[in-house]
Amino acid sequence: MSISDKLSPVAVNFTLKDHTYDVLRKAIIEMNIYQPGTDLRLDERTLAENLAISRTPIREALARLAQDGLVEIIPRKGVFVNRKSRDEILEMVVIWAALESMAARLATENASDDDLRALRKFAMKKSINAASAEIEEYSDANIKFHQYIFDLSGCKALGKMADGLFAHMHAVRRRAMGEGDRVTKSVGDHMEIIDALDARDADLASRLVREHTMRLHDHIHKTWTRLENLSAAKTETI
Amino acid sequence: MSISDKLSPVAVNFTLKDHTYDVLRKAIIEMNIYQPGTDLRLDERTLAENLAISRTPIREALARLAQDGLVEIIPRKGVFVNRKSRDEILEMVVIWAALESMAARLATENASDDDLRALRKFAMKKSINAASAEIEEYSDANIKFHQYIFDLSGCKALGKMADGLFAHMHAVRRRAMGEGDRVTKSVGDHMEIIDALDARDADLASRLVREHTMRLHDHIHKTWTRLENLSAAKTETI
DNA sequence: GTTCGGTGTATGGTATACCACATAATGGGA
DNA sequence: TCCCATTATGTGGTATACCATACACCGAAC
Repeated sequence: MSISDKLSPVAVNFTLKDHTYDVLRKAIIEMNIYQPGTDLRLDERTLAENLAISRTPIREALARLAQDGLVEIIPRKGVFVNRKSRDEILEMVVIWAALESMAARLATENASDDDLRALRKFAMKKSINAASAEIEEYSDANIKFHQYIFDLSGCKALGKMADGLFAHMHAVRRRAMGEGDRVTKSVGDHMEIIDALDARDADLASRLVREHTMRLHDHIHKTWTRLENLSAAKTETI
Repeated sequence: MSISDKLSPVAVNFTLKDHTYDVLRKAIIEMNIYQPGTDLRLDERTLAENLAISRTPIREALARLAQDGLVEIIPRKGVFVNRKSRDEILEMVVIWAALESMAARLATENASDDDLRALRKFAMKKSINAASAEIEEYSDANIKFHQYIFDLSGCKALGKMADGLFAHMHAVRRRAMGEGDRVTKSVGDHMEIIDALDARDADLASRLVREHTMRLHDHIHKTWTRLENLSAAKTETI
């Protein structure tokens, strides 16, 4: 075996703008943008300095983030992380419900018995975390459960689209998870969903998934009023 | 009235990159990219020359189009209009079905009686075009009908997301419309959907819309095999 | 003290020069 | 004649300089 065989084509097609996009996206998703006082401003020149690159790739990355709706670029004003209003969050949850219920419907046709067994096993395991009240860990597992359903649908684009929403929903789900007895209810819902998938009942699985997500919708609708005020401070554009 | 009152803030915040984005997007949507022999290549420098601007705003516009999935940027190779494969189109139709069926469900709650009367009136009027076999005109009206449902849902984000798909679906819907007796079937479907909305039957409306769109899905699945070959010529990335 | 205008500074927008890589064209040697 | 190395050219990627606007600050006039 020659040395060249060991040189896998990793990092071929690597570009700074793509890397910058990934870095910024991850940073935005992981930062708690709903915390009051958080600096939502992104300065091109500061970023360029911190990342030790020029502004050009940063600007292209920002343009893509703006397309995702993660940031808002206001000419000659600045680039700001897009803090979603409660209503915008609610609409995203609706879309999520639409996509995932379709995914569940498709999964009743496309998932193998083995797939469903693996899903059930995963759900059982994660319910342990729920019992021990490790919210953080359970929250991650919970998100993974939903992604699982998208995977089983066999429709990659569905999962991809949900991923886009996920960027916005990440902080939301975490926050909502800790409120009330949503965790225990959630576990029950998931089991019912798996049962419906097992039974290959497309209508039922679809309905259960939709209702499950719409309960998150209703929860946010009822309990989150503070967000509205926070986002009201967003700079107005003409 | 002073002169200043006449100076509306139009074109404030106008940027070349946004304009370029709009222009390119429109051009891509309207060109028949599935026609064999069509040049799918976009050259930054040529575009810059034609639009009489520098490459910078063009590059940012292209970055956004790539995010939309409309073009593919291959480093040091070129920028290419993203000709979707049949399977990719099928997945988009699935997503469309998911979104619109949710829109119909919401519309049963949020649309007023007046809204539905207007929708019915619109559908009746457009069926005339269908009868006179003005395919082009009917196709546009057909698309408008579906957008109407999104509007009535009251969930703006749903419509916006569908708009994104619309960019890819435009050529597809047009082509499919002319095949078989899909036009007359389509008119019947639409009337049934309106009836369900009138009856405020969320489950029925949702189901009818989904089945209607999934019929397009099945139609494409059965009859479109040629596309697969066309897109096979797409340049491979590592 | 208040107001209005000028000026400085920071920001994103744009133009342009150059770079690295991919590919095609070329030409010389086997 | 064919093959392979070399060179030329074209592409997107990147860095940088400069521009236009928004905004804050400050000082002079009232």
